[in-house]
Amino acid sequence: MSTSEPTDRYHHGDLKRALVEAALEMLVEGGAEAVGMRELARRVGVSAAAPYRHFRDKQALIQAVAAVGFERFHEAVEGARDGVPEDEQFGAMAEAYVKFALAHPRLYRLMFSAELGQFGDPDLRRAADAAYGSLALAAAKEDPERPGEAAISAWAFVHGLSMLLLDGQLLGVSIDNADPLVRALTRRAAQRIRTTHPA
Amino acid sequence: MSTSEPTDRYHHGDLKRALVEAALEMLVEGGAEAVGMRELARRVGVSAAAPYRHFRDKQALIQAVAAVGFERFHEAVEGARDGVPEDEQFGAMAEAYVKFALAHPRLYRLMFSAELGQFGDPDLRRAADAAYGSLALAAAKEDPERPGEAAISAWAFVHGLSMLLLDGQLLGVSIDNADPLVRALTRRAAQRIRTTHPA
DNA sequence: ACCTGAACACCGTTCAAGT
DNA sequence: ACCTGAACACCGTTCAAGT
Repeated sequence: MSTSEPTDRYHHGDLKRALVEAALEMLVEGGAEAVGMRELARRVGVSAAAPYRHFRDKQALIQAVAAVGFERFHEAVEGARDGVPEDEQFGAMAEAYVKFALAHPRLYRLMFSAELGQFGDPDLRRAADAAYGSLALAAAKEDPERPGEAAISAWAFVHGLSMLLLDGQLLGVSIDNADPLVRALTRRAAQRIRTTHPA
Repeated sequence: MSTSEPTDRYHHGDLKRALVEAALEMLVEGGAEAVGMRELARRVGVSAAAPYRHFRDKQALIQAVAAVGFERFHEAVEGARDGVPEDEQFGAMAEAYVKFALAHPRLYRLMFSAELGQFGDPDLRRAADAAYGSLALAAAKEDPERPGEAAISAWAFVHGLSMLLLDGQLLGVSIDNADPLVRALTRRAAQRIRTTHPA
């Protein structure tokens, strides 16, 4: 019962947001390949040229989608720390990292695809750095002697594991039954750092 | 001075090979985005429809390109073992793995991109498995108690590290100056496995 | 058996013109 | 200020027809 007309007409400032939302839907449904500017405009009920008032080109639109991906990603990894004893936080965050990738395969892929063009967009860069920061900090805590190396190794491990699982490269392990393996490997990775460099 | 006309005319059986070669060139020059069926046909000097006699569709062509990528990859990783004492082989192969990715960024990306469609093509699957097999075996040797876990962890680590470097995600580290870091991290990963589970 | 020409149904992007 | 209509230069793919 509000005064604003609902669905149609994006002549206010919502077209930009609506485009990103629709792009996220298209991504989830058909992968990055399926996200097209014309089809996007069609979905939102606008002319093919309209999106270009809000995004310079397709890459800019994709970057915006990736940025919201990193925000959600950040929340997921950060949230995994709540109520967890400090010495188990790294393992919990690593597990949450991989589980996010498994839960949002196409979005995760997009976040690390070449289409983003070296993360030139500052918003995207910020969102990505924030997401990584959480895990890097936890990893650095585990290995105070070589904080940089520990963070990179940990990040490489969870990212690589995520990708291999998404690609279906691990024989007998699919997205649906990966949880036990993910749990075991992330905990073991945490333990490994600690054992190598005990406090 | 041979009897066969050189450049033109692929009416024998070479069109298929010529297409894959040209696609590899286009990939190196402009990335996966730049590989198009029409442009490909143009380069090889053939009609736009001709490639479809040899590849069902674009995905099949891309899969063929990825397969030769995995073959070269396999050789590089396997070759890194030559003349290296057995207890240093894993580290050497891990380093070679990452260095291959850094030396052939677009090819490596393609090999792990979603365009390949779950590695349905048997040739591609074989080529990929052979490449992974080398490293997995070396990793399993390092940790005989949990060969599967060790192999997956090692592979995840090198793959993740490669991707992060290609994406330029590591602050201050670019493809050109990554060598020392790559060497340090791969050697440390090898050491970590050994220390955690000494023979 | 292998390739061409022409066509179909799309793209991303631009730009004058509308409101 | 924001959007439309129409156009430009492309795509991937198919299919009858040529040799």
